[in-house]
Amino acid sequence: MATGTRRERERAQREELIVRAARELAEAEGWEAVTTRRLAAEIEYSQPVLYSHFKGKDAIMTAVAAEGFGELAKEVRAARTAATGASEALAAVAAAYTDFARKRPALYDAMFTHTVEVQFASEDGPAYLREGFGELLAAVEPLAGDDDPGVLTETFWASLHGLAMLERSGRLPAAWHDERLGLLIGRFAVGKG
Amino acid sequence: MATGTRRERERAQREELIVRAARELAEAEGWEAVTTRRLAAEIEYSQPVLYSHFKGKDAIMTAVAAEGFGELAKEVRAARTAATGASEALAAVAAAYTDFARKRPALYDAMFTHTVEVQFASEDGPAYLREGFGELLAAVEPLAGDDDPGVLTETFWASLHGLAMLERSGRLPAAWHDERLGLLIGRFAVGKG
DNA sequence: ACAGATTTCCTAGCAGTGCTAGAATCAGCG
DNA sequence: CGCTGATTCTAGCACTGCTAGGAAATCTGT
Repeated sequence: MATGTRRERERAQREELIVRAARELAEAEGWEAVTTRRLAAEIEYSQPVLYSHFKGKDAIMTAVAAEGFGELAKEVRAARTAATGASEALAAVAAAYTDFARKRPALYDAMFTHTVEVQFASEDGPAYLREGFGELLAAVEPLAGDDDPGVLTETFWASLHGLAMLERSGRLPAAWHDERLGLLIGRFAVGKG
Repeated sequence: MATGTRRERERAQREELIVRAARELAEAEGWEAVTTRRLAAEIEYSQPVLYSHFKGKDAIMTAVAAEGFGELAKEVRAARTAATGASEALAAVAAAYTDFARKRPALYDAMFTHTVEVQFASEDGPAYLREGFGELLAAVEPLAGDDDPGVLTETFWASLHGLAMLERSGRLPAAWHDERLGLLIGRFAVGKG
């Protein structure tokens, strides 16, 4: 790293500072506290500086979301590789995923609730998105049997996402989280493998 | 109906007008178009009139969400009672649920994405929420086997919700919707019943 | 080291938001 | 009709994301 002129390096450094400040502010006080004025004050620059790096506030949130996807993929991967059997790996992955959503609500919000512009799914999504999906796929595939592993992974992912969202909003009491996860794993790890 | 004085009846009528206007505007142009000024212009009153009926914009969205929960429950019920077997009922319910979310995105947003204040889950939620959950429960229970029907229903609901959200945001291509639903039903309707 | 060109940065402001105080208007009643 | 009280509107506040234009700092060539 450290390519380009000194100014270019300083710019890149400040861009990271913006993303880090936005993330920390969101995690500390929620995204509603992340205003451009507040964020500018936090990095000790004026508002227009933000716009010299990002097209708008959404772009900053997207950058935070990208960080989040990378970390989520890493945690899911760690959980998967640490587990032994196929079912155990699926359970570990599911627990890691929902834990991530629960412990980093602001980050998860940036990834799924707020930023809509990120298009991925099929083949042409950003790398960090394919990475996360690939981790889930690696855990689901051994248990897919005759079913399409990709579509099954999408379905499993949707279940995890739904659980995370409903529990986070308080619509499902968090107390029964483990039971729900257990039932879900039971349904997705039946028979095969 | 038609209780109280004439003025009270007119007030109630105007309150319904507000909710209807907010909903129609949201469904036509999205919730970002529903501003208090725009909504006031739509009902041909000034902004403070809105606040004489509702505590704030969130309260109006909550009222719209309440309507949505009622209609969702009705559609799920219709799908469930029209189906014959237990697995078929579950599939019909799942299709009805995701269809609702797809065809009424603004309404579904009001119900789940925006309004956070609605607490329900366990026992003390509003009636219209328990109604919808009850419909899902009625479809899931026959297939629960030894598992807790309530918790299993919550899990199934979360899966449907996750599918609806990810497909709506374009993160999962809508083209494979039916396949995902099929896989989900297959996992939740195994063996038992 | 200094003048000029260039890039970087900030001040000030715009149009819009949700929401509200106080003035104006309207309804009901003696 | 005139008064009282409820109802409604005008005007404004504090805030948002975002941006034009001038000020300030930096780099360049002599």
